[in-house]
Amino acid sequence: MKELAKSYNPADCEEKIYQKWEKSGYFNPDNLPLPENAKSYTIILPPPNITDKLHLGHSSMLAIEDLLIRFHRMNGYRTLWLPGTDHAAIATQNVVEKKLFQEKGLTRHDLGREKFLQEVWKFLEKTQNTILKQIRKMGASLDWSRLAFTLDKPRQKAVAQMFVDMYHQGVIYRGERIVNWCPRCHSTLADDEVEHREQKTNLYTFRYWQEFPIPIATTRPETKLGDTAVAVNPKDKRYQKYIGQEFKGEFCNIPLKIKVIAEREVDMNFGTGAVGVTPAHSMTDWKMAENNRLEIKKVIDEDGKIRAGFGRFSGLSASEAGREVVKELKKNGLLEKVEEIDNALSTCYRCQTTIEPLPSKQWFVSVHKKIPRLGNKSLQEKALEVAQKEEISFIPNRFKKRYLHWMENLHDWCISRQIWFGHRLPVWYKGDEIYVNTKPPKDVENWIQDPDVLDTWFSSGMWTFSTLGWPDNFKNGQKTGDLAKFHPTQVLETGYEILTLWVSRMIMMSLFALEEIPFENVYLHGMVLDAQGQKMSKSKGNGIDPLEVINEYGTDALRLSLLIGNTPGNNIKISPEKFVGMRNLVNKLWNIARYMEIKFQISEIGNEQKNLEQLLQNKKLTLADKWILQKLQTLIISVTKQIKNYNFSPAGQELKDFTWNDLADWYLEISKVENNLPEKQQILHIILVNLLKLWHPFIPFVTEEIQQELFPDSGLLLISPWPKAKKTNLKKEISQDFQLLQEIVSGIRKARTEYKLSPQQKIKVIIYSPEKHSLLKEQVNILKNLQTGVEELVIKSQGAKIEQAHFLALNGAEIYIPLQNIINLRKEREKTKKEISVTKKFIASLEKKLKNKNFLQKAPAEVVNKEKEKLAGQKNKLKNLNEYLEKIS
RNA sequence: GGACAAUUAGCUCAGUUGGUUAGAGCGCUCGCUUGACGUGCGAGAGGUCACAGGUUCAAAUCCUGUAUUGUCCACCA
Repeated sequence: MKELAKSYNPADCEEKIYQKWEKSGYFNPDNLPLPENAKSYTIILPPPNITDKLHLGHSSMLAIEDLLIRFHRMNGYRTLWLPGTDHAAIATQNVVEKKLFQEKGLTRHDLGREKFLQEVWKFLEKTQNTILKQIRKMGASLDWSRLAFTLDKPRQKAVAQMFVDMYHQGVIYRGERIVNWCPRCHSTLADDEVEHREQKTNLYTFRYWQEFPIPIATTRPETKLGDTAVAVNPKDKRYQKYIGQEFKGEFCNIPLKIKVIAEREVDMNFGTGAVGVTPAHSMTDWKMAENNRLEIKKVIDEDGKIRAGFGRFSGLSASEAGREVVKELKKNGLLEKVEEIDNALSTCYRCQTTIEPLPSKQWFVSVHKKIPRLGNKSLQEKALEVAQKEEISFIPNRFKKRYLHWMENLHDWCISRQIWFGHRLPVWYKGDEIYVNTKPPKDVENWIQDPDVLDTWFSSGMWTFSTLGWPDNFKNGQKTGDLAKFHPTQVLETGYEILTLWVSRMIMMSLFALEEIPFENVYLHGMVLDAQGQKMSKSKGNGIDPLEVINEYGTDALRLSLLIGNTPGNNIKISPEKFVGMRNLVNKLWNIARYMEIKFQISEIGNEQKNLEQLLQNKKLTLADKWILQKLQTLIISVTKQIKNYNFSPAGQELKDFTWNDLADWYLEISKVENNLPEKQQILHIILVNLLKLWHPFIPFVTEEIQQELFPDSGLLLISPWPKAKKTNLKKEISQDFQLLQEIVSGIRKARTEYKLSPQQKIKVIIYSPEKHSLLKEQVNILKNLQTGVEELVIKSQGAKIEQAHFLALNGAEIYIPLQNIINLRKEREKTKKEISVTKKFIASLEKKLKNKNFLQKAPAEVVNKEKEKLAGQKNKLKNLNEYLEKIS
């Protein structure tokens, strides 16, 4: 006889079990023993940054995705979960730059492009595998044979191809725009990479020069050196007369030419109601300049300094220049007012440096360009369409709204980045000539390649299909190989914070390249927060390291902590106490198996299939036996349904309730006092085999370990078929009868506690039951032995009065214990009956009213209709009530 | 400013189309050194479901408003 260890020790078996899975080859869908026509189920892992270490956010993502993957693998899908990592251009370059500066005091410019990139790759060699190893520790059943990296050879090929295709179809273009420029990163940032921070700032009200008729207000005096216009609201009576006029003068000794223009956007009530227009250094001003064909005068350069040609200001940093301009204004008596206002400062999401809006030549993906291949629709239109038509659905659904809102207001996407690490643009210049191709021009020595690299989201936007062999697996509009097998994928599971950043791009890129959606469902998870609801961060010191949790409590406990109590789209707060609870639950399951083995030797049944129907014919089955088998069937149905609906938390909760409450606390306790051992052995075998499967997607390690220890011949749980509920001819009353039994046992225990009876003291119990519960008589044995101390049990049903019926008389003395279930059921029935009679009366009165000719003729049609609706509603309600009454009777 | 959430026991949260007595875990109190598990077992205390209206026979659940908190988006010189 085998004996499992006294408690479950995750450290002993997790490594071993994972290796066993990996060696089996079943992480790879090609190796799954499936019929040719098996449906595929694919999730592409959102690639973590290579410089990342596993944090709870990853753990949560992995737990959810692995649950889905294991569930579908067991359900007979050709299941692929494809792993990969992201090169995260700017982020990675930043890390290496910082390191370089700290260790050697060098900047990337000191090294030059080539040497710097060598440094980056050296660094990556070291960090690259850390995250992948840690992902394995989570038990993630990823197909490692398909591992991809957003900057490896196949992805470079795909990205270049995509760029070239988009360029030739006019979707990618080069243009000058105001971009969000980070003077420190020396790179542009996409709109959504800019962070806004609330701050107090000075608003200066002044005139350019004494004679200038319109005072203006600004928070950035230094940019006023580049003003070429003043915009006022066309309705503004103060300034109407100046519209169209041009003024010349000197502002801080710099000559300015200012035209007064009308713009409806201008808020008459803010500042002076007039805006100094600086086309080169403000997004909105740039647009005004375009509308009014204004001159564009650049003031600030790429380093955030004032350009040449601005007298003594040239060479100063923007903020220094700002102070100098204010001084100058004060000196000349031009400053009219300084006030403090709330302002949103734009900063770089990576380094928090203040953003400078600058005009520069950049590459863009047009979201508005009509594409003949896509039915002459733009990427924006197509991406909206697939969500509106629900080809792609969002979980939870409210994110659909957010997605649509974002897509409707989408601007062209700036994809060039002035950094060195990343996908280099496949673009070469010779004078004014531009050459765009996947391969360099033949006379490459005469050309200069664009120094920029692509936005990291460009390559990750292609992730669902670049990982499946695009473009090689896509010829003449036909998918082949992996692409045909696994695209579109079924679920994209990711954080809601990158819905816009990533999800929207993936949709557009896939629509462009394949003319199909990248995924059918988008499941969005929230952030993992600490117990106080704070984001976990190193600086706050409130971070929980998942690896430490794994060491202390085991991976299964960590996974459960992240699955139970976690609902789609909402943040989850987590604290160490939760890990303890989940560790205990895992251990409980372990001990249930241990008990079944020690007491019932269920492993000796081996993998012999037990026929449930035959078993149910067996007359030796007790009420408890039937009850637990019935419970198991409903559990299977419910858990399956919940997982299909992405309700992982309730599914886990139900499993827990069954395992701990129904099985351990009731059935196993009863099994100690009932003596139909062969039947019990078979039942427990059925239950354990099914329970291990149901639990497996949640807690793969402990379930697999139990399986391997007790049923080594049954193969891996990893690919065991998911349980199917079987129809049984078990009667509905079973659960009610059993509930009554539970109620009585609880009642007795309660009474013992209340009257402080010692455990040794035996009692006599008399039950007055108004219902016929002949079954109870068969349960006397249970009641006597279930640690209730019952020595004698009398059941009076015939002739028992209602008033007495709900009480237990204890020990001859008049000690009453209400049997709540019976009382409440009765009350509920009476209440419902009353409601039914009220409703019937109401219906009768309505019908009477509606037959009344006076009413029909004189009352307005609306009122009559309303009454008719009411009647229909009441009739419906009556039906519901009747059904309900039947249910509780 | 706009949008979307959230507000239920001391804490963390369930509560799926309005319908049993609003549930669970942790914590707390009391009792069990019961041969699977003390990582356990039993019993218990603790909630006017943020507030104010409304719809309904019936509201934690639907509607309106208010307050507080959070997130995202936009952005003003």
